[in-house]
Amino acid sequence: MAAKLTKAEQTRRTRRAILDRARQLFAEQGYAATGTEEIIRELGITRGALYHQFKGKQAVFEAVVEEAYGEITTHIGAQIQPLEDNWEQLVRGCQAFLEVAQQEDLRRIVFVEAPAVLAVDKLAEFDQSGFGLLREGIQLAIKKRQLDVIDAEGFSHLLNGALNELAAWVAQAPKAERLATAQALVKALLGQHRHGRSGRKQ
Amino acid sequence: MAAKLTKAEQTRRTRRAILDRARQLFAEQGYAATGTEEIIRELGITRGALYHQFKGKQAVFEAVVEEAYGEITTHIGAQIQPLEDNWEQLVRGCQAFLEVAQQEDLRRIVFVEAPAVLAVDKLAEFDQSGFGLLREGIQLAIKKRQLDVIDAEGFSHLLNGALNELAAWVAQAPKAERLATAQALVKALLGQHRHGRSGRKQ
DNA sequence: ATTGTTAAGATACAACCTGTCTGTACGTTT
DNA sequence: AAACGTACAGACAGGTTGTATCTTAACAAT
Repeated sequence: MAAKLTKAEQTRRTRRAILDRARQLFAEQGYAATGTEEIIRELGITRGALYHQFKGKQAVFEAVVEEAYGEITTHIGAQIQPLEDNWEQLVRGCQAFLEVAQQEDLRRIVFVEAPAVLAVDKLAEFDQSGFGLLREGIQLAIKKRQLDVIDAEGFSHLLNGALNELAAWVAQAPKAERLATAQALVKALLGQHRHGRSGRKQ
Repeated sequence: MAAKLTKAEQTRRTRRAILDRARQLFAEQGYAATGTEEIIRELGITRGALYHQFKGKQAVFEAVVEEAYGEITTHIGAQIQPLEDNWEQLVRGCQAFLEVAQQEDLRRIVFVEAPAVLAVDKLAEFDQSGFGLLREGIQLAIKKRQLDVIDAEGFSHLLNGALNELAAWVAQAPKAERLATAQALVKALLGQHRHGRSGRKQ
């Protein structure tokens, strides 16, 4: 069994197995509490294979983080893609983030572990995909005179931080109730800042 | 030299020296990259002393975090204490947080390292002092019909997250300009949610 | 098919770090 | 002053990361 594997395929399987298991353990126990030995245990390989495929433990983590970021942006992208109105895209994008961030492992790895483990520049590199999307949405809304805020960059960070914290709050007690509340709060936040808004309910 | 020290004084000095140095190193390099050996080096003591005064490396970190939290709440408390109007206290409290969070070491230890190192319940224990203050301010404002939000708890988290992220953003390029912008953004955020508000400038 | 080459992975090892254990000296108590 | 407890030093054990060396199997070229 398992004979006649092409080299490329062999590498693919090994990397996938390591990434899957590492992601699970990093999410459950955190980066520091997870040993490289523990990652490969029950995978039928040794640490030698891990160190052949990755530069080290941190490289494994970086690859996991990259995939996690990818899943987040993919989910959001799929949700806003069918929408035509950019304002709807902004609101829906934020709400979609709150949904996808309900995955415990994603949240822990990306928003708890990654900031502490990765260097700032490495983190910023990944964050371009997620935060960048939000910033562009806001800048466009400002340009189209839909949004009225003092500072585009600052407001992007404000909203980004609010979303992260709300996601963690919702996940604390995973009821559909809280998710709906958080989504409504974000919608209200954006609505309150609409240019010519008059009432609190938009 | 250094003769005739009471035991209590000896303990006090040792703990203080360890906490000061540990705080510096944790802030500069992070928790994981800082060894217990490195902490005591140049303090004139050995790791034995550290392990006598603290249960372990993590206990040192927890003590550092506790002090850091204390400084934050102390600063905020001092800023809002003279104010009489609770709404002013809320706004000023948020702005005061943005000011005190400009201290790089405070921010890194409390908002980057602590969430990854400490267990959730331990972190929540500390956060009661900081986040609790914010929550109470918001609840009071709601009760007094000054604030109009869908959910008190949720809005508290929204604002808390926004503040944390804004603090990090301001610190990225430490100009007084950004600080003022961030403070104005938070003031606007709260203002937009005022009950009977009419315009964007309050 | 054979042979040389390259890459995947195994095994062993060195450096490091945390935490514990035992011993010692000094402050404290009676 | 004697007994006791506390602050600290020094040595040691266990575990973890990363590296270096060796083996095996896939791939390329003839």
